[in-house]
Amino acid sequence: MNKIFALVDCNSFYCSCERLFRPDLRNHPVGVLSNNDGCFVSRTNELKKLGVPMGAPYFQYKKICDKNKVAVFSANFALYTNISDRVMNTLFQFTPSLEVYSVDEAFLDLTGFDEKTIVDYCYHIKETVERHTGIPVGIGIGRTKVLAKVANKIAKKNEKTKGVFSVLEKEQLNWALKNFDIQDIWGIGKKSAIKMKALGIHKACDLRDFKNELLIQKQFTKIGRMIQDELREISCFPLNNETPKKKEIICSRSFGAPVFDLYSLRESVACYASLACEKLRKQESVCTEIEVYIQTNPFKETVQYARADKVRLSSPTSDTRKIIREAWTVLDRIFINGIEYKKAMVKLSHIQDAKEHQVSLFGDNDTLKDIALMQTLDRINAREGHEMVKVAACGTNKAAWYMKQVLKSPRYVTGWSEIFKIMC
DNA sequence: TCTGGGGTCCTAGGACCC
DNA sequence: TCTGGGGTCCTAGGACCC
Repeated sequence: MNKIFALVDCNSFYCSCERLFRPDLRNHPVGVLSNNDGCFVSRTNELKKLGVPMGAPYFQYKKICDKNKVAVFSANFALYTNISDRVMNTLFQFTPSLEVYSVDEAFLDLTGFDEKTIVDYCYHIKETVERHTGIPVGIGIGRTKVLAKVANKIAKKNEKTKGVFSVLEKEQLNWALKNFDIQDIWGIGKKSAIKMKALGIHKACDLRDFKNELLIQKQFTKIGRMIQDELREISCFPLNNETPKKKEIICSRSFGAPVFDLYSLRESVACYASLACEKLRKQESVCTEIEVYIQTNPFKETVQYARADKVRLSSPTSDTRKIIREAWTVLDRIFINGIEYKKAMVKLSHIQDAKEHQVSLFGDNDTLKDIALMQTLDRINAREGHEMVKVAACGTNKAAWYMKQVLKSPRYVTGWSEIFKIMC
């Protein structure tokens, strides 16, 4: 049977979340910044029209923003995750064959639905999501995931579509692929686009019709070949119903202020390790490899230094205390005195299932007591609030290195003290 | 003054084994 | 001049995504 995929994508997702609680910002330019209020990571159409590019540093565009009264927010990920869950739950009402692809995107398998009415059905999905959550979405429909992505992009860009576009019909498909730039195809990045253009492939249809498949495979790996087939309506990327466990967990942050001393670096590494461990335990896993990375500010004209190193554990663990201890020994190895550091990272890898992992004969295995302690810690923090209880190594006060978030909106839906108030 | 964070997959090439 | 060969596993690095 011919497959049918729909890609539902939230419009300017982070900005739309901020607008939910600020109806006064409708039709008003809104932007959301990355950690440390560094770069724009989400922009509404009004902001895009002002010429602020994706990923642009805020300080370079602050004047334009001030002049045009742009509402600029620090990222509030707790809010976005919460709203994302609501959107996904609404979508689940339409089909159980759903893949949550990212915080603001989901693929729906609509195979078997009546093709004549499918566009109307997707308008219905769109309206329902908007009514239930307040988040505007665009929907693209195609026989493969790559084609659904193409259709989605057209739905969002082209106002005539009113947010839904299908390339199931040959005519629309050919029109779309003829006008779709190669670098905009899902999975074709900057480097590949340059190489493709050298082969005379400029539009999506050029790749679809390119006869030398072997060359595509050789230059763009098997993924490139699969993308070519997907453009030919041959589905190569199946829908992944269940969310797989992470194979590596990274916690990495730039500092709010430069860091020189080992003591502060240790504190930050302890904090990042704690966060990573929390995620590790949440997916009921343990790990045996810990990597630590530190780096100076590449934009600053000072001595540059970046170094990573790792340690392999003899027995798997998810115990925050053990992992901090190991991370610190790595940090001590790579730390050089007298340098201005800007960023640190902790990465947990070689992740295994907590229940099925091999117990080490000689290693320092987690005891039942250790496991119970970590579970208690997670339970208290889940109930009483994030970091209510933490390892002392993380420090007690918000130190200077802690990231800056000056423009953060209140925790409308995740903190009782900041809940949305209606004045009468 | 101020420039993000967190993932996945693929391939080439080295190490190692018989 | 010729210097074994084939297989597996692992890792680093590149490319890509949101």
